[in-house]
Amino acid sequence: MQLTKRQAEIYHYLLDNAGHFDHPPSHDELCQALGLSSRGSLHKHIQALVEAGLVEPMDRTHRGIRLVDQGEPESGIPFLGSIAAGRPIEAVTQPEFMQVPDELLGSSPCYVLQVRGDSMIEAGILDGDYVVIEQRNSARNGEIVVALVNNEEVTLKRIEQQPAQVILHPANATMEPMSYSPDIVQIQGVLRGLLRSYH
Amino acid sequence: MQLTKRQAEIYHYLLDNAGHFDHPPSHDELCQALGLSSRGSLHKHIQALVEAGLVEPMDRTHRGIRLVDQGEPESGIPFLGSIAAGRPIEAVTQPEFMQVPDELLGSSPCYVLQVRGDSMIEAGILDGDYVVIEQRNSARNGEIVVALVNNEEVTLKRIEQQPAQVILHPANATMEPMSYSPDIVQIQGVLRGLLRSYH
DNA sequence: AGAATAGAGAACAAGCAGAGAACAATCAAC
DNA sequence: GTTGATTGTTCTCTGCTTGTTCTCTATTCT
Repeated sequence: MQLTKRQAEIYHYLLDNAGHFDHPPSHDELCQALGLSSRGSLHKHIQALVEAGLVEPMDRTHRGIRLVDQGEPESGIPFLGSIAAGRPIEAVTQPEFMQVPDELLGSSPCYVLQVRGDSMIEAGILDGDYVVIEQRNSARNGEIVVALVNNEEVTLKRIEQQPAQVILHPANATMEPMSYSPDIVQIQGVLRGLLRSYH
Repeated sequence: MQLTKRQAEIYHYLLDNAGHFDHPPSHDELCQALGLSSRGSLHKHIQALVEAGLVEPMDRTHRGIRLVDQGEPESGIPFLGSIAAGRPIEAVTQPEFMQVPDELLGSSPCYVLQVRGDSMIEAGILDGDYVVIEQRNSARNGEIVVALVNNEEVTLKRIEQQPAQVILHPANATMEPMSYSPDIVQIQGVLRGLLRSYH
């Protein structure tokens, strides 16, 4: 639906003064603010905005004119926190969103973690790098995965799955591969991409 | 369909001032802006532009003169080609655009190159990685730069600038730093970010 | 001369914007 | 509860804007 000039004008006024009113303004208050002297006229405009999905329709209980949460389409994928070998994921309180090239995304949902530590340094994954993880609970041997071990510690390693054991290989000559029983290793995702900032 | 001189003139005016109007201008407003005093005259021209497919026709609901969507504006930064130590940049014929997180961008314009070769492997830059380069012609010592040497070969190296010479350090134990006279080394950009795909 | 282009201006219909009246539901105070 | 004010809604009426169509005139080019 297209807005008329006046409708757009009123909508922008509402946007600009959203925080200006402590309570959602009534038709009368808005009329006064906009220089109108007829509620009926304003009502037509507001109705148009409601139909355009820009203003919340009123029911019996909730009065006053309030904008709909425009919830700008969060583009990008969530940055969830940091991962350090041998510790749980340290989640950020407020998930931020990062713009990531399509080339790094998989078909399943993805998220971003920041790597802490040097356990994968020989694979070109450095301390502070951001890794794009595709949410999956299985992996092929040789893939780099986010693995949950013993339901408590999370780590980023190259995986080797054998019938009787799962081996997690670091990429760091100073560290040893770790071997576990398959039932205590849970794959949480597979490495799909990497981002690094040199700032 | 061929535009007449005046029609093209009006079309270009619309293009130039597309962002200038907050709302699609009416015939009257355009007349005023163009120095016409008759809506009817302008209407003929607009009608011609509509038939040429350059301006959206109006229906009952949508008023004002608006241009047809001329394709979404390219977002992201350009991917220009690949860089291999000791060779000119191999440019892609058609620059593609990559969506890159803001965190990796600098203040100056940026572009993306794909790295060929292992000369920076110990800095965690692998064959096939994409690097985000900020366009600059100077750098601080220790930064990783795109350097043009002898006006013919381009390379990605860590730079060390001394009064009498410029040394380009690879990050690969099997390769040697190269030393040049400052006047034959031209900095084309500085490494700001890195992207890697594991697909 | 004839055609194409450009503009001015009149006239008309549809849509837009506002005023104001009237009505019902809600809320606040007595 | 009753009353009165506030608020959302619907309706009609009026003036203005806007898109559209017409006719008429001037200029340019072939």
